[in-house]
Amino acid sequence: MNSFEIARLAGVSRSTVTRVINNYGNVHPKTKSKVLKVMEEYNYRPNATAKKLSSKKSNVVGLLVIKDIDQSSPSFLADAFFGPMIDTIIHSASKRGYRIMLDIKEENDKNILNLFHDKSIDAGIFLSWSNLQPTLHEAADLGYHCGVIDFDFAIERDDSIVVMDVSDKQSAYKATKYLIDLGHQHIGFITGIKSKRCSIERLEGYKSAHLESGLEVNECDIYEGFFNEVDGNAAVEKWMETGKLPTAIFAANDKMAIGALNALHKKGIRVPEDVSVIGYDDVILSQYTSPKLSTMKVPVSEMAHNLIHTLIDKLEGKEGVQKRRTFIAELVERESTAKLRKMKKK
Amino acid sequence: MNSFEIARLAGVSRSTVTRVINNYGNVHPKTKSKVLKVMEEYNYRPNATAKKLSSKKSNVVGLLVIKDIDQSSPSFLADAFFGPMIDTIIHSASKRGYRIMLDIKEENDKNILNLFHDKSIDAGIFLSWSNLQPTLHEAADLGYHCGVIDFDFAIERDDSIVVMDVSDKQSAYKATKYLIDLGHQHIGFITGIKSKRCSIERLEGYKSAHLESGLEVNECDIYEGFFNEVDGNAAVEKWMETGKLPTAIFAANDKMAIGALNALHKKGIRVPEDVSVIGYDDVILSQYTSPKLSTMKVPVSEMAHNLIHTLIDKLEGKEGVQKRRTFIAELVERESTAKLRKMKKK
DNA sequence: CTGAAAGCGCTTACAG
DNA sequence: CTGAAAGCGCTTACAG
Repeated sequence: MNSFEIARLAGVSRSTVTRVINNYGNVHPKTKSKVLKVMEEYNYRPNATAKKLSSKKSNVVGLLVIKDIDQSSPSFLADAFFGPMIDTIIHSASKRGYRIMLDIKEENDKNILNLFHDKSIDAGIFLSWSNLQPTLHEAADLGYHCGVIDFDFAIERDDSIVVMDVSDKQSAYKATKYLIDLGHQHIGFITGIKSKRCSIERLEGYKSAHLESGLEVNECDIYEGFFNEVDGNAAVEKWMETGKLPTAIFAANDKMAIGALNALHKKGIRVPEDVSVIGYDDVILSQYTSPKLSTMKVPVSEMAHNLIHTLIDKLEGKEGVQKRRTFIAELVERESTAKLRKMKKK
Repeated sequence: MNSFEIARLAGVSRSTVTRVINNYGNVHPKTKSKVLKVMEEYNYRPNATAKKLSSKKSNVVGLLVIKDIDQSSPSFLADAFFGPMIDTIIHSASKRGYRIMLDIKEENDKNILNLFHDKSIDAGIFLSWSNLQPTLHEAADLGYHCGVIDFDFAIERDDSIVVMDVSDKQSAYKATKYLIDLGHQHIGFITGIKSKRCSIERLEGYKSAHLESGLEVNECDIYEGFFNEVDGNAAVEKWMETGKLPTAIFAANDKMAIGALNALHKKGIRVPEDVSVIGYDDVILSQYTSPKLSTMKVPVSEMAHNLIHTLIDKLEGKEGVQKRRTFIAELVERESTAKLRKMKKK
């Protein structure tokens, strides 16, 4: 059953069937209902592939997950960020009549842009923790519509790429300010790898909150970790050894915060009574620690929603689309943070 | 740039270009290299859509995530099972030349099969926690190639559907047997909702291990939970109130095991010194609890790998494909289980 | 509001 | 081993 058959059965031309299928409007109501009836009766479904070929538009957006070769994370999709993002992207895209093609590649794979090259997709959203700058440039230069969620605040491109980013600086500022407002004056910061831009930004946020409140920043309160649990642990141990355990700890990600939580627990230090701990990311895990971890949540769904809509606007040629938007993480108060107690166990 | 142009530039016919593109073999080496050279030179990429239309094959497999309307899980993709499964599916499919189209729908959505209807996909894999029996039947009756990972052991279909399932009974048996072998004689079981087939199966496994070892099954050692943390907690509390805390606890999923872990921790009971705890699922969380949770891991990647390959075999018309395969969960020993101590704190 | 014709970019028999 | 022709199932101008 194809449009030709439908046309024949409805006594019209294929052009008219096309008009009905796509709701073009310039069809006489009677003709339209006649065609619709036949389509209904024969359970006709237009062939998506034929439509793509003739209309030169796939109505498919690629979701290009680029794996970091170093980081052997078991599954990218199970990632706290990417899961909800993909979910949102699919829903929002669907409402606009777009489908999603999912691809996973390693960062050095020569075929990353294949989906673009063979015209399988109209646009692509890149999901990755690695540096996509070169790939994005290449794609944009070829005229492909690209979008990214830039956690690293690293994409320096003109407006040919749609990018949603998070200001790590402002977010870290917000977290630190929150602890200061709780009365804490001695706040430890477990930073991420310093070579990463996001680490630098977060550190700046931590510092600027101190500065603004007239608090001194002490280098020994800053511990450099590698975004994993072990380093959260190590930070606490180091501070305890030197006898300079802060009354509040801000970790640059949840994993390190959880490591700190565990270390404190082992040492018999109560959270949040003795020490407050706040993380960053709002990984699912954070809801299951005891005490439940307070943290900074990146508004991933909102970002994903904006990204896909902007990208579709762009590829559909809509004018005056704002191609870049910056978000700030939200504070999620749970059980691991509390007001500073006056009487503190030494 | 299209195949016609390539043909012209290489001085051959389009048929020959097609032969080269698809590696059909019956092309003279010299002709082939000539064509390849031109394709290379002009950076030619065959249009996937045109290929699909003419070959009547999309080389796309749909990943149909069907959401349970009751269960408002934040993100299905972040699910401990679906994440790694999708990952594996994409990789395995890619090696076979297939792409993945991802769709998320609610279980009562009338458009669940749209991707099939409009010929966007050659086959579909359903991912869901809800009962897919009706949907699968409908799809199979329409001749669509379908595959499922059946955690519920509920799909009763002939071999028109490819299904990979897990024997909950054998897996639960294995977990229980493990505890018995550690010397435990008093093993509590936190079962899941009894209306779910998987719960019944797991309970049977628990019982059969007891039977086989000559141990009695005591109804008061069985607590019915709803697969969430709170119920794991409640189970422990109930057992403590009645003074009948087992020396080992087997929970029908990790969340309940974690709940039990937390409850024991609060009561000052040491794990695994006083009580052993084992879960089921091997959720990522389990690696982060303290002590780290021993659990039963469903071999999701292996299942996904088998599923996609079998499905592709089937749609490519390969003969003698085994369309159903049953897996057993693997024991993951971590820190929450240990040999029964003779001297037990009362 | 409607239709005839051409075209999208490939592949598929068929013939040689 | 190679080519000419027809076709996949739609949509797109164009004409009326």
